[in-house]
Amino acid sequence: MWLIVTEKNQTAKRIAQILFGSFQTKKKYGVNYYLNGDACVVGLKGHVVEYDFPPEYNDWKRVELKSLLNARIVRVVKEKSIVRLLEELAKKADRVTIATDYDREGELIGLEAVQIIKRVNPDVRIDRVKFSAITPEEIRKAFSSPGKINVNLAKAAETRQIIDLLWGAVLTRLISLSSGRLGRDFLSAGRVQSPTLRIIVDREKEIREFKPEPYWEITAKFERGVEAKIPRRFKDKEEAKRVYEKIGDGVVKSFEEVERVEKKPIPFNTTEFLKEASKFMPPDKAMAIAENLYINGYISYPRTDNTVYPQSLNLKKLVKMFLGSEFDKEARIALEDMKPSRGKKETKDHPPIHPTALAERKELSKDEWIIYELIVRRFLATLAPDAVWMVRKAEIISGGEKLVASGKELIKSGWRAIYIYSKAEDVFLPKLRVGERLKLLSKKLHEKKTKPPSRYSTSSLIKLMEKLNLGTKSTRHEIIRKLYSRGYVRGNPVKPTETAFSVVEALKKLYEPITLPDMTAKLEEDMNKIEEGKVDPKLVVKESVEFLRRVLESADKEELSKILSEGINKDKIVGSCPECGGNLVVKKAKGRFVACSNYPDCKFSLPLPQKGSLYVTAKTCKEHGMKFVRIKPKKGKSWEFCPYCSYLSWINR
DNA sequence: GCAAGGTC
Repeated sequence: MWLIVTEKNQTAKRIAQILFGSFQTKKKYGVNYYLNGDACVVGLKGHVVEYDFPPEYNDWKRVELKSLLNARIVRVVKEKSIVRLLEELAKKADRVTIATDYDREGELIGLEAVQIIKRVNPDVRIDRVKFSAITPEEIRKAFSSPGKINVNLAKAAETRQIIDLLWGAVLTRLISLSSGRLGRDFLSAGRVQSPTLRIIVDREKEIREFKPEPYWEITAKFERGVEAKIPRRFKDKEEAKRVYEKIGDGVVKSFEEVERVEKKPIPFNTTEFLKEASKFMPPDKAMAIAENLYINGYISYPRTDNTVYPQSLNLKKLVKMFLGSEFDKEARIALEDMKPSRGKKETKDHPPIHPTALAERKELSKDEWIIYELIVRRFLATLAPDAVWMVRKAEIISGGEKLVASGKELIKSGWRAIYIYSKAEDVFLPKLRVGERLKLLSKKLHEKKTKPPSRYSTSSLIKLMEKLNLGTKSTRHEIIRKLYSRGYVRGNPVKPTETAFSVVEALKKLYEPITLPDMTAKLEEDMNKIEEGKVDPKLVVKESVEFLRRVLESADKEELSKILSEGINKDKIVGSCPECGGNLVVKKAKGRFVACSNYPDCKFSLPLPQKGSLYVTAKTCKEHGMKFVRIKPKKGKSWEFCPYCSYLSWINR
């Protein structure tokens, strides 16, 4: 039998379609595979095995950290049913073709499959095909000239796994142990999450250190609805006042009217998609929904870096699919032009995210429809005519000062009639004649303050991570979710907790590069060298181990625990004690409760629920100035309350 | 209970 192994089920099915035409769908252990006579295609689920330390290293408290550096690293099967099926099929095979994705991780996923197969069928003939799009031409071409697994490439990916595990596990355990944050509340560190966290913390520091400076602006309203302003900021109030006093009737010095083209948006890659979806929901939720739409055949593969439609994609056919549907009008606008926009990034593995089937509102849930509609509208917009604005600009002289007025009017909506997610508001400015006199109706002196830089949103973070080469299209949203679930950040825009400040500071003390994108850059270099066969993977791992050994040797445990507990304790402060003014903090003794930091001198305390994970929010109760406490039960929705209010209502029952 | 990377 000829066994073909792909990275995922969808690709397995597509390849069966292309190669076999007709085939039987079989299912065993809950895993699909596709059969045609003597040939069979089966899809994996990405990595079906992963690296870990042997079980005797599982006890964080007992295992000496240094011993992790010498530990054997073992492969653990993560997808038991797939591995079982793969073994069964492999036993019957006389030829195996690895058809995983054509990239570094894909090569390793392929090698993992080979190793599983060889255990049960050591002598089977194995080859590897490489394709960068799942189109009939590409697939047939790839299968007509199979090659071999690129072991160096796979080893590079494997080395990344080991290094990430070593650094991650050692630093995670080190900071968790020195802070006493163990079990469910452990603190974590890693090559990608820690630099991301540092970016958030650094921004918060900038905000805290920011000193607002006052400045003044002058605006004026003239007759005929002309609104103008002096195009500069006054730092000196007296000067601003002097200029303000002078402003009177104006004379039009210049007027221009030009058409300006506003280009249609570029096709969706994962990052662009998540940015736009963030108008409705957090990125991890948007990804989960996109994944689901993909599996059900409504949209193309949602994990892609590509922003250029490939030649092979029949765009017209896709647009015509929407004629007569809810998007009929939009499809017709797209058909007027049909010149696809293109972004800067062009890759060959997957096309940009686009709809693949027509869905009706009622077949999808509310959130699914939001995402589907977004993808449809974006797709149609990338093919529609550009929008055109009429832009007007005038300069007006008044009291010897130059004021400017501007207006804009959408004269051809083009893609804007389809992609309705950003506002296109007209700003009124009439046609003016040079030399025309305008009577002043009112004027205003505005006092303003310079603003600190703004916090990152989840989507701007994902964009920045992409720019810094931190994480991948498939993991960035997961990394951000991790920062939330560790209690490092809250809300959107993203605000770090005090614990996050401490963790970053502790990691900087231990080994600053782990808090910078440099670690990833260095790892990339090493992986390239491994791929080229220029360096032994073992040597690269050894280098990390030696580094970690030095980090552990020079780590000052006491200092570390001091730094960490500072932030952790600040996050526990609920408010000030109504009896003595001390800090009220969340404490754990027998159960948990709120108590005064001046205990035993002050015995004020408040009860807390005992179950579910707890944290102190940034929200303050208006009545008592105490912070709300949030409880997240294992099952069900989380809830928030002021501990003082809830106590009072309880005793007054 | 650790990481980050695949995929559902």
